[in-house]
Amino acid sequence: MSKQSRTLQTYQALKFDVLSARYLPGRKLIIENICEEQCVSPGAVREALARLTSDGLVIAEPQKGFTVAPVSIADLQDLTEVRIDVEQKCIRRAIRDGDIEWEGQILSTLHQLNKTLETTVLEGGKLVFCPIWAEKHAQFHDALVSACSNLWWLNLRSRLFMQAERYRWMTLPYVEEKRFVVKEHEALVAATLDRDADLASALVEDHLQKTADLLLSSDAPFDDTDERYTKAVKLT
Amino acid sequence: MSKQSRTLQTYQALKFDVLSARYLPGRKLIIENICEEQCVSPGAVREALARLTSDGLVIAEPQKGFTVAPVSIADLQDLTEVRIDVEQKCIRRAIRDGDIEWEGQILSTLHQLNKTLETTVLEGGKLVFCPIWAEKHAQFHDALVSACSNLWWLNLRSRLFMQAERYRWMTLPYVEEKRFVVKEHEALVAATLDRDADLASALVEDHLQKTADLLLSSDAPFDDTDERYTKAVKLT
DNA sequence: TCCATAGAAACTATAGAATGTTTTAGAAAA
DNA sequence: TTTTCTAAAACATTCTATAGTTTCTATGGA
Repeated sequence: MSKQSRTLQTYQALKFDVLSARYLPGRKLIIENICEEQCVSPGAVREALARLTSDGLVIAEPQKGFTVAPVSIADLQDLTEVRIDVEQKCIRRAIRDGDIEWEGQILSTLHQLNKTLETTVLEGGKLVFCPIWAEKHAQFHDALVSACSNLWWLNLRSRLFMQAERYRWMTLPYVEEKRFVVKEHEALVAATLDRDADLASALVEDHLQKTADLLLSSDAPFDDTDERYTKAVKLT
Repeated sequence: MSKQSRTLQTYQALKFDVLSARYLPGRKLIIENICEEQCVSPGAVREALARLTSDGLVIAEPQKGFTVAPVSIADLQDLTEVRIDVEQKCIRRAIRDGDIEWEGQILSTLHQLNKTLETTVLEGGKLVFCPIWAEKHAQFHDALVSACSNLWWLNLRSRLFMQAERYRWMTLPYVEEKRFVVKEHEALVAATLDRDADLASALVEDHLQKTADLLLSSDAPFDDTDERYTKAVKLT
């Protein structure tokens, strides 16, 4: 039997499916289908979907079921603007408050991230979707700001990162990686460990803006004229 | 039969109970009790609690049930700092982008808020908990920033406002209202309609910081030595 | 202090009722 | 004769309720 409850299990599975773009925006989430796919009861699925609703990943319409939350270019632009600001707030406070252990964590996660990139992702020059790399990438960025003593900034950052990850994964197969993400990460780490808040802040902005621009200029089926993406982002 | 589903009904009822401090932080939420109180089935309650979990209002521990999310002085301080920043971002963009209709909405909601205050709340000099005033107050602050074209800023603001409302209502019976909130609101509106972003921004900071300070210096049973409030705020 | 047992509550599954959606048949108009 | 609009019926899915199982907690005794 599983250690954690079936609800958490399906919640994480569904969250992964939405973030990894296995379930595209606007897709209808039939409870019965999910039941047999995850081998759980409708109750657990409903509960997982309810949590995802408050996470902003799915939309619940009473008596009409659940659908994957829509995305749009405008939403990505707004999201990027907010992310830059919040990430800067976090990194500044982390640089101010961070200790030795924090520095160690940064180097540790960076190392793991780079090693993961070398061994698994680079296939034929194009980026390939890789859950392990995605996890390492998230852990690295988490470590960078983990010394921020204000938990609410970190909370907001976490939510925004999740949403951005969704965009990244969705359009990842269509973009050619021309940047050297590794270099950007290392520069960011260098500035951070030097406690150069202004430089780190600028690098963060560069990093996030470049990522968004790359997605927007890609060949990805990411067009507001596409019927699947037209719906406006609904916020509670 | 009710128009909207029972789940939404219980979700809103529970949300109200938590925000209005009927359910104190740390309190255990027995599903069965809620069932008979709200006259609904356990399934609906579970679903509502799941949504509240992602809202950060309740904590879910597998196999151990649900409890009302804890609060603390440190959390209120962090929250206030973040709120000030986010509210400023919103008001600045609203001032930049707002149109005539937006201005009208501000005046309309301000008027309703003041009228509500006169007729209902002032009883014996002390502030009395009043759901209607709380709703009008929220609508007024919503209207102020509603012209902000970046939906993500508004989304974050909405979440932070909700959390702050919880603190305000919880400690409200214990604070004597020495400020003239009406004056502060009117000054804020004046600065906003004059499109004076810097002044409005400063007033916002003043407004929020004063509210937090008032709560922290109140006689409210709001002490980290109290066992009910000691638990750290858990962030997903 | 440790262990066992009894009780309570959460978790899961199954079944039935209410609601929304689609399809199809029929009739009227072009 | 063909097309289109309407309406009703059949289907699918969500929503709600009830029952059974597993897990946790508390109390009593060794």
